[in-house]
Amino acid sequence: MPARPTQPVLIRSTAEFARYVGLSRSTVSRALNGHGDLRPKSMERIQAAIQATGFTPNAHALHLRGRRSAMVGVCMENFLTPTAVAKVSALQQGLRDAGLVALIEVLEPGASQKTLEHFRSLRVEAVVFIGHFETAELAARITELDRHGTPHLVIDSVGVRRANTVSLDRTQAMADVVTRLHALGHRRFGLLGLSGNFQTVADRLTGIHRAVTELGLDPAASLLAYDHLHARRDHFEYGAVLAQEFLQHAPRPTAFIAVNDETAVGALLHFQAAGLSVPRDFSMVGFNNQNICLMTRPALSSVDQQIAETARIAVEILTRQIARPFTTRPLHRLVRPKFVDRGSIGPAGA
Amino acid sequence: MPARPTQPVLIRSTAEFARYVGLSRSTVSRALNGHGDLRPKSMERIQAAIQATGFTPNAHALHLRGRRSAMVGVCMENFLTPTAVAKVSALQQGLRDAGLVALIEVLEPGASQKTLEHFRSLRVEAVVFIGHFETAELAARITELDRHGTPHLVIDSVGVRRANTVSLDRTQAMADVVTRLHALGHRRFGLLGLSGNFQTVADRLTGIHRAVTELGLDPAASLLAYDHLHARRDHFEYGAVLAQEFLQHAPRPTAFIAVNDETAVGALLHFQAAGLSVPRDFSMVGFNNQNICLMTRPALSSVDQQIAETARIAVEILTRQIARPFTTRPLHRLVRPKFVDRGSIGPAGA
DNA sequence: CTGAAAGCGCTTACAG
DNA sequence: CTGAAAGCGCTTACAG
Repeated sequence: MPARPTQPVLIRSTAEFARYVGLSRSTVSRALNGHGDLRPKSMERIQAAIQATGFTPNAHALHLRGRRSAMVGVCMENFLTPTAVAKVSALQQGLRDAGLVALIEVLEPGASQKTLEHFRSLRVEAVVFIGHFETAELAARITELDRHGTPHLVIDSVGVRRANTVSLDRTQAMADVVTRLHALGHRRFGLLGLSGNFQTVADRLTGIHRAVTELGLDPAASLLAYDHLHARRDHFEYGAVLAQEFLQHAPRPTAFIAVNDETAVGALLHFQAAGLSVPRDFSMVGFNNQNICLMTRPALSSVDQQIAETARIAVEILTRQIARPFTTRPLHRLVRPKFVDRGSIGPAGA
Repeated sequence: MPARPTQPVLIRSTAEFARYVGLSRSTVSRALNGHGDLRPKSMERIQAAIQATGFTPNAHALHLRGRRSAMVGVCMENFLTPTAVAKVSALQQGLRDAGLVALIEVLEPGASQKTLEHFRSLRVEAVVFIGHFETAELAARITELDRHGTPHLVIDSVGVRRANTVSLDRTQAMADVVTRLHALGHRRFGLLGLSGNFQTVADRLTGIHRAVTELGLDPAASLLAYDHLHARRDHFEYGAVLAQEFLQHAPRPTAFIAVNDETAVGALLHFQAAGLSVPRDFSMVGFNNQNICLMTRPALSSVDQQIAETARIAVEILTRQIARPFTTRPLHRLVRPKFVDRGSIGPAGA
């Protein structure tokens, strides 16, 4: 009998549901899972009842009974940078396509153990880390995961050697940029905000030094770096402040490489406000290839992190590890970045 | 006995754990939950074993046994706008502080039912919607939630009248802006991209018209709106294209109100490139008060959505509803926006 | 102070 | 074709 539409029946369990359709729980369960042959009439009744009640079996009970949790814990440093958000978004999409649910949590420094315990209590099938984390803390979490046989993957942070990692090849990215600028005649490079303790920045500096050296230049003479205490590195002001320092330095570098797009845009605008012209008087390269690159004239050339590709690889690794945890560890995969030229670089001037 | 550190014991259930410490499951369970008095020595053994094994009770089993799921489903339109990301981030933080876990999912248009079913199968205690959704689809999902007695809350989308809502008072926001500009002597207002079918935009237009009328102006004469087909409204180009249209129109408005910060920045830069000066020749107001407001000179004045306040109210409503679902429906709460002046508005020129 | 038993919502052999 | 029984990992009366 169909439920009276005016007062819908609320069904909370297969037991209630079975009573509602007048069959046993076993039969209902088989119907729900497509096992065994039901009498067509029973099948119809069950279908109609699902429509009428909107009953959904309790996922927790299913999991207890042996169904995989189909959950992956995702630990984020924060939601503050567009790049981090793009990564988690692409990852969640990819996991969903693979039938996995991403549980996204921000990891509070010092409280990561609690979050990981929560993930473990939910019996997640793997854990992903996105962003910068304190190395010792991250290492401790990975040790715990290992002990419980839970696979992990670190995206774009390379501080922990034992960790399975997929990350942008930042060394290569910077070497590519330097080589390209060198081909345009640039010999003096200004580095904007490329310092600090992050492994990601260290990798980029390695790439720059290596390329400069291989091109036959003296790093000490050809590289000039300014940094500055600033609350946030992704503010335009930061770039402006650094640009001001370079304005006072002679001989000024002809090409600038910034820690990120915000800094590059801030510096570019500051240079323009000081009367310099891009790319006639200087070249500028950002990092991350964000929306704001389109904001300057000319638009900002930048390094794209290839986030879609990174997410694709991450999902592939995770699904493989869930099926059968890697025996050879750690796994390190590098993603080749892509330089996007929009006109803010050009031949070195006089 | 402590586990040998070289080969840690992997414990997956209270049964295994009880065997490991040599007590019954009941006793272990009581210890874990702080019920009943254990013999100090038993307690010690259990504590040590937890340290040694890192055992965490299965959350699914706990929930089956009656524990609340402590989960709230959060449906997002996407992760593409900084504002939406800021909202979900603040909400997740607030929910966490309230002991609730936010399950964040992007709702694919047309596939929202599947996601909601998933949330229901996990027995979430409430569902939140953040962003723009197709009205009929959202209404259908809310009907289903109602039927199952699951509370919901819609943040910042006001298309569905029956929905519980907390949203920015956009009407008031725009009335405030117009009034402020009017006080600076402006009588002709240019609207950049304020059109389309979104209820949020409609509310903003209502506020603008109401204020203009109350100030004794003729809306038809004082308001000039341009819009343009553009792939994405949060690109700077969009603002530049609109600004170009206004440049060709005489008499030109003296104050501009943009649909968002990106459009405002794009327009402001375009005007500046055309030789106009801010705020001498025109005033410009953005919306959302994002980071990019700091990118122009002068920096962009904008309307702040007061996201922290919105999240605070949302968490309060949700926790109250979870404790006891509202009997009076729908609930509508408005958040008062805040105008942030950074210098891109000034007295109307000649 | 501690353990055996029942039951939460499911599914899967196992009988009919 | 369908149902009764056992068991997944827990906790909570209920006995001792």
